[in-house]
Amino acid sequence: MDDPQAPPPSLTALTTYLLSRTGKAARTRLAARFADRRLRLWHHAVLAALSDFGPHAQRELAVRLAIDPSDMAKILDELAADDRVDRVRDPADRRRVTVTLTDAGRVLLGELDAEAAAVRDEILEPLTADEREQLNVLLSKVFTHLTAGT
Amino acid sequence: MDDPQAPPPSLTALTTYLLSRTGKAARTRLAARFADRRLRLWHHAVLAALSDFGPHAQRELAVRLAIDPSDMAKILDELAADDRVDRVRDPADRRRVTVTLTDAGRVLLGELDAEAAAVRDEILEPLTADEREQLNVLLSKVFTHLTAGT
DNA sequence: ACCCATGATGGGTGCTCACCCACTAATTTG
DNA sequence: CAAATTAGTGGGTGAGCACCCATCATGGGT
Repeated sequence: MDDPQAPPPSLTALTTYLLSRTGKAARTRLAARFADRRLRLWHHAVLAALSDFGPHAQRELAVRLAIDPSDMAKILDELAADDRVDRVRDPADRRRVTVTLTDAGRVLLGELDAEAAAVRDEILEPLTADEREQLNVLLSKVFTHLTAGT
Repeated sequence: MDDPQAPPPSLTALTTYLLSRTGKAARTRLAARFADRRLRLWHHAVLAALSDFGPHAQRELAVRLAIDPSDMAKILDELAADDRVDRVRDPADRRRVTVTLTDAGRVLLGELDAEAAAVRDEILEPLTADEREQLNVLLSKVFTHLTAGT
């Protein structure tokens, strides 16, 4: 039982570490799947935001997702290159660009959601359905508290 | 109620995303605190491993923490520079280096543990004591399943 | 003694990520 | 109408991370 691979128990006792490590595993696995499609996690987030909230001014998308406006521009470049989103100048304020989800974007979003669900099933495999639900509830509380800010 | 900062609900419904985001928050906050001491997360992990398992051959430390041996050498350089660890050649096998935690190292470990606990309290603030315990149990299951490998 | 394997180390690479600044075009303010 | 502000864009930077290889000293096997 002298497992040379065992992590230090004093670390795994810290929820901070468990969160960090399991979160990283989730992130890494999902990112790997997305990378097969030459996409990153932000692409998914952007598509999801457009689907949930409808067309957005580009700037507001960046604010909502807490991402740098210049990075947002790059992500939209990539999505637009595959016709996943439309970018049109707002005629009322020609500085602004309104971003809209295309049908192809909706299809892609569905596929990415499925990937995320698959990763969830991988990672949460040792948990029962009840436990998965518990975990989701607990993490939701934590997450909304985080985004609400201190 | 039109919170322009609200994240897409279709994402927060995915446990994968909650894990990833909360884990990242935990990691980032802890890393920021460590950075104030010019340390990174690995330094904590190394100190914890030495405390939990006692003196280690350097190579075995690397295996245990699943880190590249050459990176381990650099981390130990930094810890040794502040006398947090002792590195002595094993007289029986003079290729090996035995790494030992010093008293100063133990002190530092205590401080880093306290930082981790503080971050935990920040992040888990919205949860009751019972819920925190639940979360820890659930994450432990997930984590051991992850490290055990499929 | 010789050859090969092993432990430690230094150096370097490629990637992601989160920033930050400069610039242009368009709009609002005074 | 001039000046300040805002939206989007392109470019670059620095940190962290996970690698990988070459080298050197040592030890073990035959």
